Amino acid sequence: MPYNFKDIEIKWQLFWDKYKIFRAKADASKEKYYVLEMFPYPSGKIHMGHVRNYTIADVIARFKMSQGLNVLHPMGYDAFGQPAENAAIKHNVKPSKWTHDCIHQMRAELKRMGFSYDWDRELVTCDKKYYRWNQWIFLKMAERGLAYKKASPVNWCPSCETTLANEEVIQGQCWRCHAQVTQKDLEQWYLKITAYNEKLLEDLKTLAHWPERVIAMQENWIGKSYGVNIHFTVQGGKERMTVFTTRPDTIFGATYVVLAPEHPLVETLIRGAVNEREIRQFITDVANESKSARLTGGAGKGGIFSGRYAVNPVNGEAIPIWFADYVLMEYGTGAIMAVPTHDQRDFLFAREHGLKLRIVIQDPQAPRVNESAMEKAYEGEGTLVNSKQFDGMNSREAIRKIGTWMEQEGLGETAVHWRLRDWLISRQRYWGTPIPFIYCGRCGTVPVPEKQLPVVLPEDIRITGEGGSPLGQCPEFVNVSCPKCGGAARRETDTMATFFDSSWYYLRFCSPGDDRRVFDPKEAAYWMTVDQYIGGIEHAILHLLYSRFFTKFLKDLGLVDFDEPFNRLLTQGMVLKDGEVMSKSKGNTVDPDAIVAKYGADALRLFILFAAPPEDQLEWNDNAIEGAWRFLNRVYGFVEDRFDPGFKGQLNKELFDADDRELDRQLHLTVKKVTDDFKNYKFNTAISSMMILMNHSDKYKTGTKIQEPKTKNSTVEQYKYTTQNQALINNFCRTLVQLIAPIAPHMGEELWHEIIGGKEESIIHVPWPRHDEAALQQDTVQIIAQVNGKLRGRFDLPADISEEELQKIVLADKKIQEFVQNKPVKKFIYVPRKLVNLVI
RNA sequence: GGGCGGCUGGUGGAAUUGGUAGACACGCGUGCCUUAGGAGCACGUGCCGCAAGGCAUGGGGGUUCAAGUCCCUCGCCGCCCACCA
Repeated sequence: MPYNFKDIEIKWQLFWDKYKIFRAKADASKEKYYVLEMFPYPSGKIHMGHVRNYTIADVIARFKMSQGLNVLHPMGYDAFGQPAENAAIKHNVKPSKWTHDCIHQMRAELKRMGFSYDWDRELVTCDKKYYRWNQWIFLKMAERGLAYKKASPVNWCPSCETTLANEEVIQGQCWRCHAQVTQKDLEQWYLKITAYNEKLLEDLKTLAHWPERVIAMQENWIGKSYGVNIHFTVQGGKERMTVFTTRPDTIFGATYVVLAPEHPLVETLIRGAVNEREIRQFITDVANESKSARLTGGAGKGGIFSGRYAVNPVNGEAIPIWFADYVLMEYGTGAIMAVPTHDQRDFLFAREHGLKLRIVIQDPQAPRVNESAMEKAYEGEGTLVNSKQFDGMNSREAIRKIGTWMEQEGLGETAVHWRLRDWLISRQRYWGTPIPFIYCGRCGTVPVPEKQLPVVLPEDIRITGEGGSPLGQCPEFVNVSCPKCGGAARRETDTMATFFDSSWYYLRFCSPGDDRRVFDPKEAAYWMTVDQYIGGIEHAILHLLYSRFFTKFLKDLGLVDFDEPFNRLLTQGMVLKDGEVMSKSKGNTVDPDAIVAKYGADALRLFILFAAPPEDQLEWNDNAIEGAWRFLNRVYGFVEDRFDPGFKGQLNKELFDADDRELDRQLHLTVKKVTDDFKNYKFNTAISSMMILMNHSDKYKTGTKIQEPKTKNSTVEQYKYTTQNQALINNFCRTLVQLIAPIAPHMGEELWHEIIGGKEESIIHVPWPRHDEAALQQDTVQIIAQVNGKLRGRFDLPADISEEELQKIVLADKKIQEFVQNKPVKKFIYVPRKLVNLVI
């Protein structure tokens, strides 16, 4: 009879809740293990991506529990954010109600999956008990100058009507709604993540258990580049402009200078120029151009000559100063020296505008060419030419030598530039943590005193989606008295980007109920760092970079004593259907809850782990889920049919016959394989080895066959076992159930309790089985015989056969002789217990 | 343009790290059982070939007794970043 997953799964979910099986308690005498998955945004229903993420984490958590570790495995909700506001506008409900309804539904679905969470630690970031500590951290950052306000052009999403951090702009588009991002001048709050750029980069090297590509992405994002700041003076003027270059070896080939249209020197340079109006028009045009067009290169190579010249400090040459859209004010110094022969962008620009070229690096692989014959810039290494005293030097050496030479001569100085910008944190949205600052006409920008925290987000508010920040239209919120002078003042109405909330939640999980401090340092000292963090690759930069930054800051505050929050990182692959990522917009989603209703959570968990290794993409397959379900039934049926709870005899391996020994050997092989695979997160092969074990169990038909199956509808042939057979089978069942329990926990508990007979003990606390090395030994082994590397025969031989004997047997074989054809055997290669190769 | 992966049957994927390529599963086929099967069981299933055997891990080359695995080269696909100076 198929196992009744409906009743069984609910039964054990209630059991886990009732006895708080997964409650974690710090205990210095026990080794801890912290497993964490990236907590979800509560959108209501969980999707297959969640199921995959959390199933992987859950198997790890349960496996570690069974290995006797003190496991912390919490769950919470990243509950602030824009979808709640959009829902509020659309359905006219309060964001808090909408969010809590979603959480309610999600929690129920998570529980139906049987995940081993310590629900007592559940946290919700839109709870004031949580976000007051956002505000507290913000104030601490402000105290140290790490949170500050400045006016600057910012990324603006016209559709979301809010500012965006650089990390949230993906190819010129809003990460959430994909609208084209524009630039806007605003006074906004920033977090000085750049104060940690060196540490953020350096410590990546310590993250030995992070995927390489995440490290690479962060490295690129932080973007440290070494170069030289070179000073150019304006001919006939006192002004000096500094350019940054990573290629000082090409300085003699600089034939013009380009400033970004926003460069501060532009105004001085063009005042009184003949074509001043034309230039101003160009600058206005560029300013109106969307940033995305400039960033994606779609804007072409527009530019205009300033009418002025700069002096190249290394040779005194006067070279024209241009303004062009391909130079960005945000990077470097907002000015470049252009070397069209050795930079493709400069090359295109020079060709378009008829500017001079001069080759200064000779490509060693190519003949000398004339500048006019060049078809594209040569950006590789080579030998310096047209570079005075540096002629003949290798460009790699010249990069160093010219840099130091310029420094000595006072022409420039070696410099480091970073791509990483400070983190724009203010959002003109309602559903987020209020920024705890007050503006007073007399005292200026005043922090909300710590004891007045939290600044509570008013929940009774109307959200229309029109007319700017909703909090600004709530006088009870805005109008306050200044904490310093007591006079009338206004609250900051911007809220924090929600990435702030998720940058430290893993610490809060260590002591979620603490209302006196951000987290209990003692608890954090015990549980942190997170031993295994699991989530999607989409957070490779945003969330993971911010979390690393917060950890470093909290260390400087003295609250933690480690530099990095996440020891191991696993980025699980996406779930696809019909070759495409499952998504609502594509309409190719499969609802996990519907699958659970049809096949049970255990079958879903098994399928999702079996179908692909955790980091690979996973193709959903409606048929294969049936296969998972069949396998579970097979295990269930086997234990039901063959385990004898009344049997009390002891296992005595000395009484084993060959069949017994083989089954016992297979069992121990599987224990070894599953244990290794769990350690290495190779769940797919762990499951396949259990399937192989079940295939072997079918062949174990020892004892006397009896007519009646033990259970109705069972098709398993029944055998009456001898004492030894039953002892082996009982042991087999016990071990099998333990091995499968992390993956199919409900069935695991059910069968375990049948085995142990009604005790209120979770299988999770039963020590993980160990394999017996002696049981793995085989009397005979199969040895492969090759002739000239091709497979020509197989021999079942005693495991301890000598090489001479083996050679005799193989050479005597008829089939081998056919292939040898009496030719002399030049070489006899023997790989012990595996193969022989005759080279003739 | 830069970075990181990947390319193995009809499909998802295995392969002890240089040693039987295709484990395990899905699908498909044949048979049994059944009133019935979208249940269960048994057997088969890389390609060519009646067979012996040959050919096969994106293409080509190399190292080796032996290559999916190592080296060279070419091609294709995916993801991330990108007028970053």
